[in-house]
Amino acid sequence: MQLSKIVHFHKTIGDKTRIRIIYLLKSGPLHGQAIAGKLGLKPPTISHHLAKLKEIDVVTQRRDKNTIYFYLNEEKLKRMAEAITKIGGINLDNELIVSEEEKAKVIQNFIDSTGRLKTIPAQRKKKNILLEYMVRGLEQGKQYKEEEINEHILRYHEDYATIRREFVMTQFMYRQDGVYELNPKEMWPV
Amino acid sequence: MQLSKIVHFHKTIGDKTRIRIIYLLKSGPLHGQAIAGKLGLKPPTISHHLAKLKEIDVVTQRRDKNTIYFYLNEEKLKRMAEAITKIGGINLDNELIVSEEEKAKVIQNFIDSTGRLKTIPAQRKKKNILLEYMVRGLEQGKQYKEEEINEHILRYHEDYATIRREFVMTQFMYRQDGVYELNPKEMWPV
DNA sequence: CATCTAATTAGATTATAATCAAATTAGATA
DNA sequence: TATCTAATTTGATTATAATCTAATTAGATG
Repeated sequence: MQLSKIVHFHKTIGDKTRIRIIYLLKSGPLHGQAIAGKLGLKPPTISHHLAKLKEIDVVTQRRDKNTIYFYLNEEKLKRMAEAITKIGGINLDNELIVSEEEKAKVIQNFIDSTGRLKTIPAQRKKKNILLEYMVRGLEQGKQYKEEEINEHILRYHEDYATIRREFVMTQFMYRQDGVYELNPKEMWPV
Repeated sequence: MQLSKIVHFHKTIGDKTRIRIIYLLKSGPLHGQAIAGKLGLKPPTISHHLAKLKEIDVVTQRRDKNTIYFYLNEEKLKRMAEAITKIGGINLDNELIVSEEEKAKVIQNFIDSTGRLKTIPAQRKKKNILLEYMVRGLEQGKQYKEEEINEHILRYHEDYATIRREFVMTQFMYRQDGVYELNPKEMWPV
């Protein structure tokens, strides 16, 4: 299940009129004008909302003569509603999971021949890849003074203050009482 | 469970950033700047989203020194996510369910001493109450010609065409091949 | 009490979307 | 083919909300 699909589902359900339509269709199919009449809205408005509900497959339709009946797909509704409670184990994130090839390409683009950082990329994903690159020289479990971290960063870039702050913000490192330490890799964003 | 609460829940969940926050908090509490760092957004933006998630009780907080840790309330998330699949039997609707006292008051306001309709109210709820009032004289199970329906309506109001159409749109009545018949009361909007 | 840090609020900008009237389309029927 | 009905699309209007910078607040600490 992708993130965007779950977002789209809840965005669609998060509307008063559409929930009222779902409620009406729970007790059986209805045609458009019947829904419009029951809800006190105009047919174009109902068409608009039914189109949204069809996008997420929660409503289907069947034509009979000139009249189209709209059906609620309760199984789909249930499955999608429960998806948000089940994310976690699987690769939801899309954006934060990065392949090794992609990492290599970004590093090649932003690191010069002497191993130093040319510029700090603005894009979060790329920035994280380069933060990981810079953190590689540090040891798991070892405690560092702030000055040691600064010195380490200076091998890659002159703006050690910004980068040190990023190390902590992104949870590559942990800081307590001025002492710095690497976080376990599970906590890293890439 | 009220309609507005279900709408509010899904409106809140239906946002990419907020779902990513939920995903992050699934593996344990985090403080604001950590979330901001991991998602590549600024602290005010995270504050904004956390406030929304707190409104629906899906996130709670605990302060430790200067740092506030945000926790995911998984039980609440699950209960609210499943609410949409359980509406139907209970009184979700709020607006379409009307007490007898309320009906009586509306009828008193819109029906004159001779039993005729003074004006057709614009408000859907009131209109439905008066449609029900006018439909009372018709028999369940009996089939009516269009002219008979017109005659019946003329006892209450001269605009029989509009009202006849409303009877069908609101599902007080059913029409097939020019023959009209009352729908079962369960299908009526009031 | 002065200062630091993390979080929040205020205000502005920009994007998204709910609703309706008017026009159009799709299919049925005479 | 002409016409009717239900549904949809278009275009406009209005409301809501995501994000940021700058300013402020709340609590901790020296």
